[in-house]
Amino acid sequence: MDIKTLKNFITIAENGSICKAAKELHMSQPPLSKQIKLLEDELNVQLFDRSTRGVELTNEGRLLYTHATSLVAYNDLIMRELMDAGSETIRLGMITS
Amino acid sequence: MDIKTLKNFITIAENGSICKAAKELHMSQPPLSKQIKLLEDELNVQLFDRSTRGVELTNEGRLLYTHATSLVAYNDLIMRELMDAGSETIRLGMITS
DNA sequence: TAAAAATACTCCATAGGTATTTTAT
DNA sequence: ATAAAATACCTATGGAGTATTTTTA
Repeated sequence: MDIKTLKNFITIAENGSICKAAKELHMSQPPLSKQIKLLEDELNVQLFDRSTRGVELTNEGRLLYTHATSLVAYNDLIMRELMDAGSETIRLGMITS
Repeated sequence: MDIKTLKNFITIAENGSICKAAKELHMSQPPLSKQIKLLEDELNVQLFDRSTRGVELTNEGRLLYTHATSLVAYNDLIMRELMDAGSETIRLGMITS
């Protein structure tokens, strides 16, 4: 379970469709389907109910969705904070040189 | 920046050594060195000061370490919660069948 | 029958390995 | 001389693509 997979999971949940999510993520549908299936296998949980109309979160899926959005938000916050720290260092380097 | 990389980063920080961390992680030293370098490039931040005695967190490294431990802890919590939910489902399935 | 997901492959990027070199103690 | 990190190179796993099939509304 890595952050990228969770972001993809969130996109699918919010689109109610693997197809639409794939478009939004600029990737093709089959690998995205497979990725979610692997996530379900890893967690031993069914995250979505599938139909030809799309996809719908299960109870476990809703549970993951809630946590996943928090985790991703926290991850992005850390990324931004660290990258800011990085550019500070660079900025400082430019001033002193 | 994915969870596995952060876990490796934490292990290095806590061992003060890429060598020792590699042993603890059951992997070889060079890929681990490279992985951390890539993380530093991605964040545009130097995370460790290197020497032949080992490795030491920089200020930015300490910042990441703090957040990384939280993020990883949260991640593991979610994993456990979801995997528990999964086995509950299975257990339920066994009872009702 | 149309739209979405699943399946079956193919390919390439990269994570991880081994061997070696560099560097500072 | 030794111990740790860096470099160079190789390999193999898996992430992503295309083509196709299945399914149900």
